[in-house]
Amino acid sequence: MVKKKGYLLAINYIVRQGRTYASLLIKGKRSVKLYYQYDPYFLVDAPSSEIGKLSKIAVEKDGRVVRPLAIEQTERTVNLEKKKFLKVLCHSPADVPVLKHAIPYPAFEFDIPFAKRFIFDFQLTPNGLMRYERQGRLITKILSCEPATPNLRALAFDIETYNPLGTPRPKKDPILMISYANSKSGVITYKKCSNKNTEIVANEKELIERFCEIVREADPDILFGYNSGNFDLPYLLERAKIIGAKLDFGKTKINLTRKGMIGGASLSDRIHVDLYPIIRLFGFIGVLKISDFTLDTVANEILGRGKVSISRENIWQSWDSGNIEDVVSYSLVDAQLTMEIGKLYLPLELELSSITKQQLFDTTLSTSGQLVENLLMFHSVARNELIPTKPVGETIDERIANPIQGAFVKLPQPGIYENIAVLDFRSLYPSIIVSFNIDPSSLVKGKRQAECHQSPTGAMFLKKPKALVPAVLEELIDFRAKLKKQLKTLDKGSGEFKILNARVQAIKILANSFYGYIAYARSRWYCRECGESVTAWGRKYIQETMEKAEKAGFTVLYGDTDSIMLVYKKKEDVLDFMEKINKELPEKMELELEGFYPRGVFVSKKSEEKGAKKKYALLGEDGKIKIRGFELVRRDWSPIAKETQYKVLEAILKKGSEQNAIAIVRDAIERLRKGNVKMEELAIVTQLNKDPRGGYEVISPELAAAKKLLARGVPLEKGSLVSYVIGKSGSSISEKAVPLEVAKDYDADYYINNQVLPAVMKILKELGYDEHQLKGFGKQKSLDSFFG
DNA sequence: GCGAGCAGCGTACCT
DNA sequence: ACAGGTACGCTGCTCGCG
Repeated sequence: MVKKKGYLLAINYIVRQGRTYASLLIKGKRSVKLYYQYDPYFLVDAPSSEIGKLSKIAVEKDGRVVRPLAIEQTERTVNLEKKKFLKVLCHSPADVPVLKHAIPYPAFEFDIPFAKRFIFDFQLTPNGLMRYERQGRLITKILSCEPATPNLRALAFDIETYNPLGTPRPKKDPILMISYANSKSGVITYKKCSNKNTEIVANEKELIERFCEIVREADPDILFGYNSGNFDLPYLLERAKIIGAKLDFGKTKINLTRKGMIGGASLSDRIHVDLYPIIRLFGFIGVLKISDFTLDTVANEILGRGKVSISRENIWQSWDSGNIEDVVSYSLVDAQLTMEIGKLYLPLELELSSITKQQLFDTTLSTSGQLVENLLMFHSVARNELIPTKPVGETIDERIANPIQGAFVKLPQPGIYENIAVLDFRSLYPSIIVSFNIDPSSLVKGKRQAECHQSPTGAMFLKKPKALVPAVLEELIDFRAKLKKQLKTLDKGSGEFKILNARVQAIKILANSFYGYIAYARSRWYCRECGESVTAWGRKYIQETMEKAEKAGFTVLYGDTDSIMLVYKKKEDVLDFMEKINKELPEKMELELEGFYPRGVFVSKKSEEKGAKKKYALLGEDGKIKIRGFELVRRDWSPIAKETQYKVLEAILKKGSEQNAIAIVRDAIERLRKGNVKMEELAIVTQLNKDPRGGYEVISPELAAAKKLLARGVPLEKGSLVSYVIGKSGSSISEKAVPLEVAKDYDADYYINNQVLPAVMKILKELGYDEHQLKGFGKQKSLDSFFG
């Protein structure tokens, strides 16, 4: 028996002689795979008198007989009360669903994958430092596993493939080169090439095998890729199989599996970290604002530098022509950028992983809902509370069909204003959940009012004991506050700061996802009354604060969910007001100053006199303009319209010059009329959220353009982005929509009347060119003659 | 048969 | 496949008119 320690990098399982073993990838001086015997199980709500009968259950499944390994008594807390269950221990994880169906009692905790169950039951922290006792390859005792920051080696890679049809077909199109990057980077290929850092091998088979050799030599803990779970790794696997290459990344044979909704691929003795999913998640929750998620765009946005620009479609032509120098440098830069993005995002992924108690690989493929779910499951086990079952079928449909009322948005009065203060509630929903102990288990009926918080909907939440959701959330918020304090002591720009900052960001993402998870139709902890109460309290606080601001003499311009914009005379008044409000708020809640803005503009809706919500521009004290909702922040408007709108906003907010603004519009119209606007400036980018080969009810312009691309053999599917220009030929806009790649001309009238003018008129209106005056210039048609 | 008006689809945004 | 609230363009239908 030897006492050991090492970082717990990954958990899987194997079944040997009818018993299940957790397989743990542990990094000490070197990485080892060790095993721990642990039986999978699930719970049933049956009396203990049934143990004998249930033990004898035997069901045939795929030619073998499945029996319980053993049945034990156990106890869990359900809605604050202790309840007895039977624990059905199984020979293998695969037996769990079989026995669950065979036992005629309500079953629980049968939908938790073995590796997760193992982490929960032993309260392990993935990537943490584990102390254990071992005997050969068997772990005999797990002593502890606490959060830690392992120093992990990484290697990034990227493959380029032959692609005469645009999208490569793994059955036919070979891999042409593989690039890699860590401290040292290079490209392997099998055609002559003069670039340095290029290694020439004989053929595709040697290419794959040489790459594996490089991976084994570098011996990374982590293999970084970009969309590698969906593309590079499955492609490598398939090509290796077809041409008979040995795909061997390490000590054990490669083990590629696809998992989950998000395509992924896992390795058996290294951690594959595909960076694409986290980037998409950041896009989805609005942390990253980019037009598309190609490595190019992402690198440009977050690293501030792009890569050699060649078009992917032409890789095969370069290959055929024998001039592969450009493709080789492109490929190398891809691997290097992937490495850079990996360095930037690994601390965040590691933090998400150790906080939500999911192994790193699972974390990279998790949606924010899964992160919260896993975190709650872990703490549910810690509190010995029964983990609720995932909903299915009609339960989900019913929840979706009955949405919960959301936030309050104030209708703004259109106009140009000076001296605007923006205040917002810090983490409004999380602070409400914590302040009022909002949780399915603390929701009670008929309790005495003194023991409860009563929400504006009438729902009652016990003040004590502190329930799972608020307890976990509070811990998260407090931990984040602690890290933020540490952050202030560090030098911005230092490596330490960047890592800590990423950790702070990770926790924020998590904390902000809790409300969404409670109100999520597929949530284990879904609770309609809880969700309704959170938003109702939110509406109450924002509306009351607005009323108090009005009473204090401010003009409240606008507010959305947790923010309030008001016009002030003295900054001091704003600070006094905030202080007064904060004294009245519950302890966990706080109204913060977001900033002061010298000038701002709110516009009216397109077809009504009323103000438009979620659309405004504020000029900051630093001269920066904060723009929300306008066409210019939308990717489905043409650059010419967006640029013109920006310049008009700038002219008005910064210079206060309407003459200047008019001149800008006039100039844009003139350029459009003369026909010397580049196609790129006219491109409208739209994402297809359904399959373009069916599934749509009406033929929209983007769909028409997509169909034209499909006809040319360009592969498009659900999720693809289509860039198109409105051309001259055709009657409807859809008929006129031509893919950017083939667009030759454009409809100047369309761009003037349907793009540039609508975008700028709503702003010019606020300069006194109001509806009535505009009518003096005639209808839409002659508007451009006024400008022209 | 035709244009106006409108509902519904679809997308992208805000917090 | 975390929530709901919102604006708005375009298609394709209905309806009244001639």
